[in-house]
Amino acid sequence: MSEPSSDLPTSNSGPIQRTALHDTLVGRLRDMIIEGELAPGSRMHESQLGEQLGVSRTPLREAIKYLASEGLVELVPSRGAVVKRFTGKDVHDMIIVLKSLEELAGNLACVTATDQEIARVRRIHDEMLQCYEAKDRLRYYKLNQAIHTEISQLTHNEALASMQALLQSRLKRIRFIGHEGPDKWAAAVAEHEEMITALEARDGKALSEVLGRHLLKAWERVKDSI
Amino acid sequence: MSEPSSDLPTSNSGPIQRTALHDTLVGRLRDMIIEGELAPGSRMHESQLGEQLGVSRTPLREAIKYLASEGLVELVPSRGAVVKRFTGKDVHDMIIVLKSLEELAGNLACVTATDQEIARVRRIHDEMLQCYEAKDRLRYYKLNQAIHTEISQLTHNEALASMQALLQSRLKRIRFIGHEGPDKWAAAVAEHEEMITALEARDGKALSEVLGRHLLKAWERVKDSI
DNA sequence: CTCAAAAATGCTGCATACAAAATGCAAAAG
DNA sequence: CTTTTGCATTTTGTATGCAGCATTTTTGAG
Repeated sequence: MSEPSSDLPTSNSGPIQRTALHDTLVGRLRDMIIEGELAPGSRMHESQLGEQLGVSRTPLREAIKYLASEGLVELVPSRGAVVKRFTGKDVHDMIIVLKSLEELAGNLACVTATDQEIARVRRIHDEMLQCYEAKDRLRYYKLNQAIHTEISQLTHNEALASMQALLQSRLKRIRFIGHEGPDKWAAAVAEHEEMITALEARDGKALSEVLGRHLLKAWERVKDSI
Repeated sequence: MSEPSSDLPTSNSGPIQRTALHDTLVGRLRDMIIEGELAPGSRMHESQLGEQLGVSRTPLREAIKYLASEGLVELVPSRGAVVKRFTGKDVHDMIIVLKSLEELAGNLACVTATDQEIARVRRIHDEMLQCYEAKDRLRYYKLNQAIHTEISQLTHNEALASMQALLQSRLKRIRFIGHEGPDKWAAAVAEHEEMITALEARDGKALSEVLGRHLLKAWERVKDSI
């Protein structure tokens, strides 16, 4: 599975990385969908999009097929691709599954993670707190996602991490809309405090519980704005 | 040359071409990988494969990108695609995740399924039993998979069903190898009996438990042959 | 004026052509 | 004898062209 490239500031020491056009296109299109630049239900015109992105139709079509497998776009025979539209039920269904996956991840991570890895999550957490203090919503949001991704990766279970990433990616567009008020934001931060505490104590049961609760609350926060 | 053999309902071999070529190609390549016709780690030569399948490189490449997103093949920059090779740990990891998903499905299905849907699973189950009696391993195997897929679909949770299908698809190739002896086969059939009983009683807890147990045993059966 | 049928337009689906990169091999240098 | 370098072949990556289908517009009859 390819990394969601534009997630965290490039803490990774980037190799010379002549990134293939394919990966770039996939990431670019994914961002355009998540940020609403490509509206749900709208057709993705190959010529037009290709000109806009400065590539020909061939690599663009390949990227679209890739995203179709990811579930972000839908392929309609003889009519090309349309941006997939998610209903409220779809979102709820995805959250239910993501909840199950993150609960599993919480349990596993407390066993499999190294101390260094936990320390790394702690650093991201602290940085996120600073963004909360500074009311830097966008960056807070990205670090928030990063923490969930990191916890899934702490399991050292590639399948679990990729599934979590896939679902989270699909839900990004939704969460991108829902802006909760200060009270709910504070509650979310408090839950994240619980998470890092449980993780550092390697209390899998507690971590699993708070992760699940966090997601259910996330649903409560966004369900009326879909 | 192997039959399409993608799923159970269609044993047709007619190239009626009602479905788009893309879908056909994806299914065809997936089968070739699952059945080992394309060995793990081997490169997928575009010209050669295209000639073999009677299509040009363009739609073939699109299908390969799709499968890459599914995780069945790996894209190496400037070197094309290779069939993904799974280690024993990979398989175990996938089974752990699949177990979690099927347990969730078992719980939900008992609430959301209609009586007709449950009856449908019962019919597949009975047919599978006949294949067991007749020692028709291949068909038994396909119906077995179909039951797990059906149970996931009974949840009416698209995200859950698709994730389950994705993981099961990746594991197909593995299970394709592991041929258990008569005793273990009988045990597996007994577990399936438990499943259908729990489902018809709408006992989510019991269904969930037996589904999880079934998968752990499946791991026990194949773990030494990887 | 309305509606239906046919032409026209635009887009997708697939194939082919071209460009860039990698691999293999052979010959020459150390 | 080993290693390196440069050429040739193979293979991937990207662009373009053509045919078919869908939708829309136009035209003709009622």
